[in-house]
Amino acid sequence: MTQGKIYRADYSTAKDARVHQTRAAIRKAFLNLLDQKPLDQITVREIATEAAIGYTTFFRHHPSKEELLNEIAAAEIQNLIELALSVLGPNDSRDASLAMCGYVAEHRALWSTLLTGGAASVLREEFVRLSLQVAAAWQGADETIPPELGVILVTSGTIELLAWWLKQKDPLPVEKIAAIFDSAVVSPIIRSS
Amino acid sequence: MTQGKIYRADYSTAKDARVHQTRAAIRKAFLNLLDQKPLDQITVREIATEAAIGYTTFFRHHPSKEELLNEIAAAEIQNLIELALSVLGPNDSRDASLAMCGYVAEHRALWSTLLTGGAASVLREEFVRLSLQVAAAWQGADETIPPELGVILVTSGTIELLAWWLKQKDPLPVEKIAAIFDSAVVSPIIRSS
DNA sequence: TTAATATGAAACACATAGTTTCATATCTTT
DNA sequence: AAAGATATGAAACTATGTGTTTCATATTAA
Repeated sequence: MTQGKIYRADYSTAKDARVHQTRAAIRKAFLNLLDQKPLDQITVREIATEAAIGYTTFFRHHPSKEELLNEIAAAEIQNLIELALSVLGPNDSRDASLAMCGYVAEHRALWSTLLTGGAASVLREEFVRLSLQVAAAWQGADETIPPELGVILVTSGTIELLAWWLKQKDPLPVEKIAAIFDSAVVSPIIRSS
Repeated sequence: MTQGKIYRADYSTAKDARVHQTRAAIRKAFLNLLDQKPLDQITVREIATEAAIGYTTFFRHHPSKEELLNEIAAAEIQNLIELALSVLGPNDSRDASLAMCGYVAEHRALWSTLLTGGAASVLREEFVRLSLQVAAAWQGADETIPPELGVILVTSGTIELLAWWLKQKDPLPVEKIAAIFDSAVVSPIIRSS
């Protein structure tokens, strides 16, 4: 008996080759469009056309383009946040700074889209939100700066610095930007006098 | 001869009492709604209802809610940017820091809505954009930090710090936040070693 | 080969933006 | 105070985007 197809199933763990093909096409088309214009100027119909799939099919896989963006960005953001917030730890922050900038450099294409493309403002909010959760218990070395404000300043400074860096035609080398990151963003917060 | 009323006239300089009444009602209703939720969750119909005016009338005065927000914020942003960027000048940055924080404190209600309400992300972009224009020619004291990046970091740090400050139930006194602003946001950029 | 199912397409319901038209109320001007 | 100018409100309309349902078809896994 041919089961009546459910409109919104959970395809995320499917083994069907069609599912993978469709999801990959959507993801590729979406990132492609995000390179060109802001999220709110992209329609689901546009994504579907670009991906060469049916309009309906998009909703079978994702509730909305906003959810899709979150899904795509979530894992990447999590990785970067952990690296970014490790600069708040007890070790030498210069090592952590270099590690973080290096990570972004290795995933330059994706991060460039996420940070400097149409997803930037959405991503920033998600980034700050997650950072605050992760670093909720952090205590700043400088007693004059409230911990929560410290996390906010480090996070937003990190994002702005990376976005600027990725946008350059002829970007500074990793070591250089890592040094600036450490001296201009990290050290003022975690070291003081 | 009763002129055929133009759909979109320039009412911004009108002397008619009805125009002022309408524009004031729209502005008040809009700021009120921005206090409650993000810009993209506010509909023009909602603004019109809240302002107790006709839906059509909104468009007679403003092309869109986005334009309205820009109009409302433009003058305020300009003021704050001049104060914020004067910290980059030759004088003692601590004086400028205090002046800027004081200005925001004096206009707390409006700035609280603009920075911490639903307009935040839109405002931030506008803020950075204007700052870059104003400070295009600024030269950082620290040669290792590119001037444009310096402006970006100071600007975004300023916005984040102010937004956090205005959001607090029991905010730090102006002198305290101005000191943090100077030491954590301004000095790391304009003074280095 | 067969049964399950993901897809595409069409038709739909609904929300919002934005415009046009016209009658009415309110304003400014004399 | 009267008269002409004009801003407003309301209704009807176009256009666009979201999200859903239904069903035939193609693809897949078994």
